[in-house]
Amino acid sequence: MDGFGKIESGDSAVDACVDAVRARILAGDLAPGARLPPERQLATTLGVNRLTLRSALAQLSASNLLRVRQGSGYVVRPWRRDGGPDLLAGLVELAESDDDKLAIARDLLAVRRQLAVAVLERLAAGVDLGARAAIVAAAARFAELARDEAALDVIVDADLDVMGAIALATGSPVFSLCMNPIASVLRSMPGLREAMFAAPLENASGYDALLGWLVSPARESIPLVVSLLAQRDEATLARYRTSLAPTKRSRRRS
Amino acid sequence: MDGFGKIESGDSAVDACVDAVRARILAGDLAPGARLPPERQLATTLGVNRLTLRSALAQLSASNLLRVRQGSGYVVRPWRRDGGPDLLAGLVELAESDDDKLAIARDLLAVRRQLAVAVLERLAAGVDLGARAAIVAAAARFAELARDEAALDVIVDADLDVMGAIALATGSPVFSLCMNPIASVLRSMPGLREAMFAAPLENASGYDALLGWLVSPARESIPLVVSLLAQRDEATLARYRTSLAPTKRSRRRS
DNA sequence: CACATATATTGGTTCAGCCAATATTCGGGG
DNA sequence: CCCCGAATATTGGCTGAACCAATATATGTG
Repeated sequence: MDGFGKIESGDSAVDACVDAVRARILAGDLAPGARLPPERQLATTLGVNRLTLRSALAQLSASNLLRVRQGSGYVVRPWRRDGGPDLLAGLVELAESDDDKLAIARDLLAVRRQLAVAVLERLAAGVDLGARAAIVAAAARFAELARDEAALDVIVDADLDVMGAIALATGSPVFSLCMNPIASVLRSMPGLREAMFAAPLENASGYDALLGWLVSPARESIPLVVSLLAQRDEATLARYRTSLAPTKRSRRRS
Repeated sequence: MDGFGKIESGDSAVDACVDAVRARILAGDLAPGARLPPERQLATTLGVNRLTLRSALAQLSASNLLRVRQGSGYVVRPWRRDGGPDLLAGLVELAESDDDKLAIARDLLAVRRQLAVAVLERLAAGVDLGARAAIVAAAARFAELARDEAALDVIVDADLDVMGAIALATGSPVFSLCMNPIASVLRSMPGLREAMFAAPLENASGYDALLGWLVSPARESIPLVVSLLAQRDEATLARYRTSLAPTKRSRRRS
C-alpha cells in the first residue's frame, strides 16, 4: 500500500507522473526524508513504463523535491528549505481553503512590491536611455490595450512586458529572474488574474506614476511609488476576496 | 555543424547533457526562438543515447529554458522573461568578467535585503511564540559556531537555518520559497561564501539586533534593522571584490 | 494557384536487458 | 559475543531497437 494509484490524466504520461508524485509531496503525504518506492515498483503501480517514470522523477529532482543516489533510492527533500518559488503554483492548486489562497496571494504581492523597491533603487543609480524608451513604449501599449478593453490574456501579456522592460532596464538578469516566477504564479492563479486587471485603467495610471518617476529617478520618492503599488494591490486583494467567496458567508469561525 | 561536441564530463551522462545544452543557451549561443537539432541527431552528436538526452531536455524544459511540441521540436524559450532564479547559478558560472560576478552578487544581496523587509513587515503583524523560539535557538547555535570558528560549511548551514527559521515564522511558504534560490545561488558562488562569513561574529551581532527587534516588532524600526543588513552586505562585497582580483590591477580599461 | 491528401520528420512511449553504485546479509576471526 | 570483510541482493543509470502520435512538408489534383 503506497498510496499511489494508476495515473489517468489527459496530460502526457510523464507529466501525469510528475503531477501525481509532486502532489503527494507538496500535500505533505510524503514528508521530507521519506523514501519513494523503487523505480520499477512505482512504475508498475502508476501503470507506466519505468523510463517514463524516470523522466518524471528527473524533473522533480531538478525542482529540488527529490534527491537520488544510485543504489540507494529516492528520498523526499526538505523542499520548504531548498525549493524555489516554482513550487508555489502546485501549492496553490492544493490549497483547499480560500483563506490559504488569499494569504498566498497577499504574500506574493508583498514580495513583488519589495522586489520592485530593489529594482527602483537600482534604477535610481541611473537608467539607460534606450531601456527607458522601452519601458515607455511597453507602458504606452498597455495603456492602449487597457483603453480598448482588450482580451484579458492580451492585457496580462502587455503587463508582463512592462514589468519585464522595467526589470531589463536594470541591466542585471538578477531582478528579471527573481521577478519572473512571482509574476508567473500570480498569473496562474484562477480568479486572481481577473482581480488584478478588473480595472486596467487603474494599472495604466499606476504606470503613469512610474513613468513620471523615471523622468527624474530619486531614491527619496521611491516610497511614494511603492505606496501607489500597495494601494493597487489592496484593491486587487479586495476583488480577489469577493471573487473567492461569492456568497459563502459561512466561513466565519472562531 | 551544430556547435555541440561529445560530452565528456565526470558527471552522470544526463547531467553532462544538461550542462552542455544549458551552457549554450545561457551563453546566448542559442538565442531564444532558435531550434534545437532533432533528438536523434543531437544524441549521436553528444555521443549519448536518445533517452539519456531526453531526460536532460526534460529537465531543461522544466526550467523554462526549452519548449517542446511533439512533431515539431525543441525551441529555446525567452528565459530572461520566463526563467527563474535557479538559472542564476549557471549564469554565474558563465560570467567571465569579475565585474559581472560582482554585479550579480551585489544585486542578489539587494534582493535578499528587500525580501527581508517583506518578511519583517509580515512579522510585525505578529509572531508566533514557538516560531520565535525556533529563531532564537537557530541564532544561538549560529553564534556558538561562529565563536568556536567552526568549518565554513557548518557555519553556512547554520546561517541558512537562521534565515529559514525567520522565513518559517511568517507561517507562509511564499517567503521561504522565494528566499531559498537566492540563498542557494549566493552560497554556490565561489569566493562569496568566504566573503560572507569571513567575520562570523559580525553576522552573529547582526542577528542579535534582529532578535532584539523580535522582542517588540514594530514597522517603524524595520529600516534600522535593514540598514544593519546593508552594512553587512557592503562589507561582504568589499571582501568579495578584493578576493576576486587579488593583484590584478590590469583590469583598468577605458 | 488553392486545397486536400500522402509522406516524411520529430517527439512520446514501451520493452528487454545490462552496467554500476549502494545496501544488506552472512560468514569467519577476534 | 562482537566486529569486520566478502558475497549477495537491491536499486538507480544507461543503452539499443522498435513502434505510436502529432506535426510539418511535399505532392498531386481540381
